[in-house]
Parts: sequence; structure tokens; C-alpha cells
Amino acid sequence: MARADAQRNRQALIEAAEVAFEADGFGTSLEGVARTARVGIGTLYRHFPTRASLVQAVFAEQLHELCDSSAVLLQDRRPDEAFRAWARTLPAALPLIAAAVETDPNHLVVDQLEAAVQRLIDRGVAAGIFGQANGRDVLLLLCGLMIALPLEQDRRRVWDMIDLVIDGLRFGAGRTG
Amino acid sequence: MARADAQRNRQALIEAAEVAFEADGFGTSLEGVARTARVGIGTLYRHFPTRASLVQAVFAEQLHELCDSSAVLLQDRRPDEAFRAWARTLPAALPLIAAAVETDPNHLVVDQLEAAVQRLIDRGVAAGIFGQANGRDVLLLLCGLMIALPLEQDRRRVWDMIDLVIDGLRFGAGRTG
DNA sequence: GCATGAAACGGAGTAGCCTCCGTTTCTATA
DNA sequence: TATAGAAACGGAGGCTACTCCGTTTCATGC
Repeated sequence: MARADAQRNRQALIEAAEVAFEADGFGTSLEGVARTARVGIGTLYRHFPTRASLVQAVFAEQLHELCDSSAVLLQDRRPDEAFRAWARTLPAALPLIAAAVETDPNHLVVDQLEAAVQRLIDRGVAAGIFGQANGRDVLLLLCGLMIALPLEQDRRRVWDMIDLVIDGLRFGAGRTG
Repeated sequence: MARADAQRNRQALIEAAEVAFEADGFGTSLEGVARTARVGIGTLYRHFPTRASLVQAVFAEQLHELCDSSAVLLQDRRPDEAFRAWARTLPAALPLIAAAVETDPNHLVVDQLEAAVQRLIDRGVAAGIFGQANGRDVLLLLCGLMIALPLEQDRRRVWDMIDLVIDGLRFGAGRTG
């Protein structure tokens, strides 16, 4: 386990980098990032020896948030509505997912996303409104439809297809096991 | 036409870069290159706005020398022997060729190589020891056999195959036209 | 609570990147 | 040959990258 201050600084660096990348692109000054994070440049380099490693950490962080959000949505919504809300955030996150998969060595990213989907499904099953389904299948289905359609231009259709998937999940609800 | 001093400096930069890349890799200090070329850093950047453009110029230069060498060899050898000598230098130049093709926008590189080969063939034809042949075909044949064989390890076989190509060229020698 | 050393921190220092603009050098023309 | 202005030159300057090591902070065992 890393020391508490190290964890704090690491987190601060990631957050500062997130903002800086957004504003200036991935070529932004690392010294600026360190300054924003209120950390010495040496500390930045200790945590992230290369620019690429920092970029990757930012992607991982954002993806983590995306996955966590499925749990957050479940706190105050019915499972089917949480599923719908979460799936509707995916199109905007698609570039992020692609980048994260690209930089991530061994596709932990996909496992995380699968877990997020599975959580939504499981809650629906527990509530008796969804039938059992495999998280990875549903994830691939969602990503597939988003890649296939040139979204933004046609958000409506994407939403309809998400609803179709939700109806598919409902279908098995009557069954036992 | 560029000014004479500009041409001189450009050449000096390429030569300095050639040496520096050899010694330190493509990440070598550009200020060092400028210093070696006895030129200001500003001049380097005017001629080569990016590092990549300098790298490419070095490749182009080396390839140019390779192609020129076919003419040089023809000065004091019989055409078939010049062909053999030139072809035998190709294996060592293969990485260069690959790199040059990669960085070169529109494959001028290949045209240059073709011309070098064609020159060798034409001289053989003029001397009555080769039959006519297409430079590009022969070039592809040579490159193909060098790519196909893991050379260095088996120089002998490469040389034999070069001789085979030369014999092929001889075959048509009796014909007219 | 305190001592201890392992871990992390910070930032000065060195070196390289690239730009900008005043100065110098060519060369075309008369 | 003299000259004008277009073209090229040079290098200071501002900025960033990355390293290195003396200093500080944390967490563990007593």
C-alpha cells in the first residue's frame, strides 16, 4: 500500500492533468500540471515517468468514473431507468472508451465496463423486472450499436435501440432462475 | 533555384545529421547538429521545420548515394560485374530502403531505384551481354528475394540468387531488339 | 509518545526545443 | 561595377523536459 501523501499527490496530478489536457491538448506543459496540482515537478515524474503514462492514468480515471456512475444512478432510480440513463451516456464516452482500450495493456477496461453493466442487470433481476443476462454480451451489444450508427446526428435512433435492449432484458423477467 | 549559400548549408546540415543520427539515434540534439554544420539553429529550422523532415532528408540523401553508386560501379567494371557488385550492396541497404519508402510521400524512392537498375541493364544490353529487361521487374525481384531470405545468416544463398538473376539477364543477349 | 529509516517530496540545474527579428549576404538589374 | 531589396543567416530568449540529490514526511515497532 502506498503512503497516504503519495496517494493524495497522485490523485491531485491526475485531476490537474485532466483539466489541462481538456484545455490545451495532450501536449500541455507538465510543469503547469505539477503547479496546478501543488506538487513539485520531480513528484510528477516519479508518479508518471512519461507523458504517455499520465495520459493513460487520466483515461483510466475517467473510465472509472463512468463505471462507478452505474452504481450512483442505481441509488435513486428504478433499475431499468438507471440502465437507460447509463446507456445514454455511452455515446459521448465512446472516444474515451476507444482511447482507454488502446492505451490499456490488457483490457482491464473492458472488465470494468462489463462489471458496470452487470451491476445494472443484476439489480433489475433482483427487482424482478429483468431476466438474467450476460454483462459482456449486453456491453458488446451497446458498444456495437453505438459504433455502427453515426450518432449525435441521430440520437433518437440510438435511444430507441437502447430501449429495445431494455425490453429484451425485461422479456425474461417472468422466468425463474 | 535556391541561393548558393542556402544550398551549401542545407547540404552541411544533412551531412552533420547523418553522422549524429548514426551516433546518437534520431533523438539526437538538433542544436548539436547545427553546431557541427557550423550553422545557426535558426538556419536548421528554416531548412527543416521538423525533426522528421530532417530525418527524411537524410534517408533521401543516402538513397541517392546508393542509386548513384550504380553509375560509379559502371565506370570501371563490365556491366554484369557492376550489376553483381551493386546487387550485393542491397541487403545492407534494405532497412534504409524500407525507411525511405515509409517516410517518402509518393514513392519517388522507388523510381530512383528503378532508374539505377535500368542503367545497369541498359549498359549490359549496349555491351551485348544482357537481353532487354524491365528495370522495375528486376528491382522487385531483387528486393523480393532479399526480404524473403533472412540474410546475413545466409549471404551465400543471396549471392547465388543474384547470380541467377544475372544469368537470366544474359539469356536474351543473342536476340535482336 | 518517540525514534528510526524507508519512502516521498521539491526544485534548482542542465540541456534541448522552437520562435522571432535585427543583421548579413546574395544576385539580378541597370 | 554599383545598388537595391529579396533571401537567408544567427543566436538570444522564453519555455519545457527530465534528472539528481539534499530535505521532509510518514508509518512502524518499541
